[in-house]
Order: sequence, then C-alpha cells, then structure tokens
Amino acid sequence: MRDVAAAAGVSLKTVSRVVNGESFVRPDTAERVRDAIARLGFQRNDLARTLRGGGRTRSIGLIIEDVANPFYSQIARGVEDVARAGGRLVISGSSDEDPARELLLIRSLCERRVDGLLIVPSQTGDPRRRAELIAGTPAVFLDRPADDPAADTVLIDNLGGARTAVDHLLAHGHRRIACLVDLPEIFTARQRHQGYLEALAAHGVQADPALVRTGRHDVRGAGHAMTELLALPDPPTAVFAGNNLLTVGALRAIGAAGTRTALVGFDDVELADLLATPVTVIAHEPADMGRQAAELLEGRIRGDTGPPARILLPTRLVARGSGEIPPG
Amino acid sequence: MRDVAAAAGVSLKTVSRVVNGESFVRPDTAERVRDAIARLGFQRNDLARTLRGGGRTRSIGLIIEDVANPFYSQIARGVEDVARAGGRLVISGSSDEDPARELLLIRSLCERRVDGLLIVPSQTGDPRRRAELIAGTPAVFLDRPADDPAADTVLIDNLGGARTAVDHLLAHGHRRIACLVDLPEIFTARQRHQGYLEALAAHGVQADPALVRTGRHDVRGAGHAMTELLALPDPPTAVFAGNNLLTVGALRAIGAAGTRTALVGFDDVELADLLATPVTVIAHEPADMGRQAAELLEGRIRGDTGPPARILLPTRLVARGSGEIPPG
DNA sequence: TTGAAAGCGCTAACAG
DNA sequence: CTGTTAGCGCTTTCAA
Repeated sequence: MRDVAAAAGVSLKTVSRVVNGESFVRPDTAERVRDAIARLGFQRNDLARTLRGGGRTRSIGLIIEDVANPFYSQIARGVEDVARAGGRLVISGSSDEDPARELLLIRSLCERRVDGLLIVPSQTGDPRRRAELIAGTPAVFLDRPADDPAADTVLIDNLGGARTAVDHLLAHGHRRIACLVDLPEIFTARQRHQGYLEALAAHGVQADPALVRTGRHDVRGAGHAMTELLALPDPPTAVFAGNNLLTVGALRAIGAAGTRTALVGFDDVELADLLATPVTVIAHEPADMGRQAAELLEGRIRGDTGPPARILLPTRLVARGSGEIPPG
Repeated sequence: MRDVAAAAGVSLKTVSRVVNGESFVRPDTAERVRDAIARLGFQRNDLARTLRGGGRTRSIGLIIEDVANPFYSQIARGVEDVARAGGRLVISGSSDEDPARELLLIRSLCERRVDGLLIVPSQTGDPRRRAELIAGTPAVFLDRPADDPAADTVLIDNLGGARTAVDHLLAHGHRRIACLVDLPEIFTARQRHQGYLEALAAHGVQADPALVRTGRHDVRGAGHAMTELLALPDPPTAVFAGNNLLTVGALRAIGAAGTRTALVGFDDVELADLLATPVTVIAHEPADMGRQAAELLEGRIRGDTGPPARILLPTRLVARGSGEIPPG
C-alpha cells in the first residue's frame, strides 16, 4: 500500500480511502490510485486491516466429525449459506471424534480470531478444557449438547425419532428387534438407544440385551455386528440402525446373509429409495441444522444477548419398504 | 499480552518467549508467566503474529462447486488430511459453478493471505480475471484445468474412463447407447462426452444425436432427460451417465419407467452395490485427488520451483450388474 | 479533500 | 536469562 501511494503520488491514507470506497476523494485522484493499484497488482492485507480495526475477521470456524460424511457435509453447506449471507468464510475441520484434535482445532481457530465457532462436540474429552479455550468467542453447539447449560444448542429429536422407528417396527408385528448404535459416549447414540428401549417398554416388549450392539462407529463395524446378530440361534426379525453409516453396514450384512430382515435407519441416505427393498428411515434436514446454528451464531456475533437457545429439530418417518417387511 | 506481562511482572518479550516455547527463560519466570496467562485467559493473536512475522497464515483456501456433493466433500477430506499434516487449516467455499462467486472467494482468500489456493475452476468466467486475482498466491487446480499451462493441475482420466464405460456397454451388445452429461462448458463433461463418441466410433457404431443429452447439471435434470429418452419411439437400451448426480437421476427415471435399461455411471456412488440391480461404475478416488493436489500445493508453498505438474488419476470399471444387462 | 502521526498485538534484532 | 526498540500493513484520529 505504501508502494501504491508512492506510485500514485498520494498519501497512504488516500489509498486506504480509495480501497475502502470512502468518499471525500477527488475522482481524478481516485482514478490515479486505482491505476497504481492495477499496475502493481496490489491486494489489501486483511490481517493488518482486522488487526488495526480491532474488528472481525469475517470468518467462522466449523468443527465436525468428518467433512466427508454426508451428514456433516450437508451441515457444512447449510452453515456456509448463512455465513456467506453474513459476509463470512467458513474454516472447517474434522475432529474425527478425537478430543485432542478438537481442542487443537478450537485453539487454532480462536487464535486466528474467528468471529464465532460452530461445534459438534466430541464427547470423550474434558468439557472444561474446551470451555476454557472457547472463552470469549461466541459458540453454538450442533447435533450434541455441550456440558454448558448457557450454550446455544441445536439438536435433532433423537429420542422421538428413535421411538418412532421402533414403534413402526413393533406396529408391523416385530418383537425381536435389534439395535445398532454408535459409541455410548456420544449423546445421539445414547438418546437413540434410549428411544429404542422406551418404545419396547411402551409396548410391553421385553428388551433382549443380546440384540443390542453399541459402540459401532463405522460401516464395517456395523456390518460385522449385523452379521453376528443374523447368525444368532434366535435372530432378530428387524433392526433399528442408529445412523447413516450403521444403516449402510446393516444393509450390506443383510444383503450378504440374504435374509428378509426389516430395517429402519436414523438419517436419510442417498439412493435409499432405489434399493432392492427401499429403505425406511427417520429423516431430518442436516443442512437446516447447519443453517439454524449458523443463524444463532450470527446473532451472537452481532451482540444478541438473549437467553441461551436450545432448538430441537423434528424428524419424520419415511416409509419406503424395508420398515414394512413383516416378521419372519 | 501486555496485560500478561504486567501481571507477571516481566516484559512483553518474555511473555512472547514463554508463549512460543523459546528457550532461555528461567523455569520460575516461565511458571509465573504461565500462571498469568491462565488467570487472564490470554490467547495469542495469530493475526498480529503473522503480520509481524511476515509469515504464513498456515491456512489454505479450497474452492469447490458444492461442499455437500459427496464427490467434492471427499476431495475436501483428502485436502484436509494433507493440510493438517502441514499444520494448516482449510477455508473452503462453494462456487456453485458461478464465476462471480468464484472470483469473490478467490479475492477474499487472497486478501486473507492464505498460503495457497486449491481450485476447481468454474468454466463460464474469464480465466484472465481469475489469474490476475491469484497472482502471487500459489495455486493448484483440481478436476478441471485452468487456462494456464503453467499451473499445476490434477485431473481424472475422463476420456479413458468414459471410453471404458461405453466400450463395456458395446461389448455387452448394446448399440443404442444414450449419453447424459453435464454443462458443455465444463471440461469433464466435454471429455466424457468425447470419450463416449470415440468409443462408438472405434466400434463402428453410428452415434445417434437424439440419444445424447448434454447440459444436465443435477439429479432432477438428469431424471427428466432420462425419462424423455426412455419414451422415444426407438429408446436406448443402455445409458452412460456422466457423473454421480446424473447417475442417480438416471437410475430414478429407469426405476420409474420400469425398463431393463443398462447403465454405467462415472463416479462411484454410496450404496451402488445394494440397488435392485447393483450399479456398474467408472470409479476413482476423489480423496486421493484432494490429497495429491494438496501435496503439490504444499510443495509450492515450501518453495518448490519445478516445472508445472499435471497429474492424471486413473479410473477403473467396477462391474456390479447394471452395466451387464443385455440389450432389450 | 488530503495528510501526518499513532497504534492494533505481536516478534526480530539487538542490547543488557 | 531478560528487556528495549522498531516495525509488519493497515486504519483511526486529528490537523491542515
């Protein structure tokens, strides 16, 4: 910028005025400055700008489990849309459910002075350490609650969704219903597991612990678990799969075993409608979760000082076939 | 930092030393400083640090078409893995194939002084404007070439993949093979279309223009096109779908029409193996493309000054069923 | 309408 | 081992 000023024969401040489109610059002066800018290929340094302005970096941080998981990438898209409208960029990072990695990301993002943080909190770490790092930066939690009751949070109705799924299977006559869920540390997994148990209890069906497989975190793990379940002496006639990855794993195992096992999955999955037996799911809108969280954050960044928001997003059962298969 | 220095009764520079883990600080002094840091909740300001150091922001920009499209989100994951290893964060943005949006993103990212740029270039804008903005920032192009022959580029073997797909259908006896491709401005779409034509020509099959539908950019558009094709007086017995979204659209239309139309799709899609008729695809590794591009960029950032790299990633045909359906 | 000076928060270079 | 000084590139404040 100094060079531009020299080239245009004006002061630093005048260049600054032109670059920022402030008024009170004579058109011909402005023209000369713009020429110099073009000639020198000058680009304003946003770091210096933000530093001096004491202002915003016009960026937000997004910490999710895995950018490549469609559930999270849809969230990311919703977040981006809102951030864009607010003139902000999104710096996203995958925590891979590793608390150390999460803390590292939070620290990096805060040190970069992002205007705010959107976090799907990993749940195996120490919540206080996280809270300490975040201190001062507006933050909204998605998909899972933070420990902090004062934090804005956007969740899905996990309990209700899971109950609906299992109710549906019970209504179709199933009594031996398996349950595949993620790591027990993860809030959504616990909620969905609980929803499963509650639905059974509400129908007076005795839960069989042998039919529950927790701690399945990927497609392969879910596949193995499902294969084992199907090999039981008294196998389940139906299964509730606790998320998109587990649904895929369960479907593969059922396909390989060649059984007519009913299935309802939590999260919608691409092509679910085109499978040999189209997949019944508990659907919801991840992009909407991202949008709502980002909007909440936007408000906080702008200085909103209302009470903590806690949004619960609805789910809906989409019956496509796999959930309507009758028992054996 | 000033406050920390005051609280600890030391100079600014000493605090800086402790924060940055430099040596030559007496343990008890360091301890006092660390106490003050913890008490005051101090966090180093990375903007100031980078500004003064004249150094890197330890971030890279990633511009793709849509974060939520699995093809791109897998790329993003590959990029992130390499960036992480290099201690960098990824700022990603969706251009939505809009050149204005792309330029805006490039400008924002350069003004923020990202260390480098990874770009899937939209192809409807002016390449010179893009080049001007990028000037000075290392950049690598993915999936599509930039106009610039001096630019590092990582591409998939679109031509070869498309030819393989159509060869496969021809080998199974098809002669009326439809072709669904994206907007003709897009490099990959043109290449895949050309591969289709070349395969037909190589087998001495006369191409029927009525069977080619270009300019399909989403699932719905592909669905409509496919429905029209199937309604022709002399419909195709097979179709080559030019990308993941078009494959999904075509599958939906074929499913709705209830025909036994053969299909080979470019890009692999989740659950393709579990469809009523499992989907034969031209598969490749998007994450690997992201990784390779990020590694190239990492090299440039570190000062690599070799000749421009141009990497062509292989594809492979995964025969699962839909590509092996014989003609009607 | 323009410019000079001060300073954002930090680190590099050089003293002590 | 610790402190002082200068300055990264910009904007803010005040003066001309």
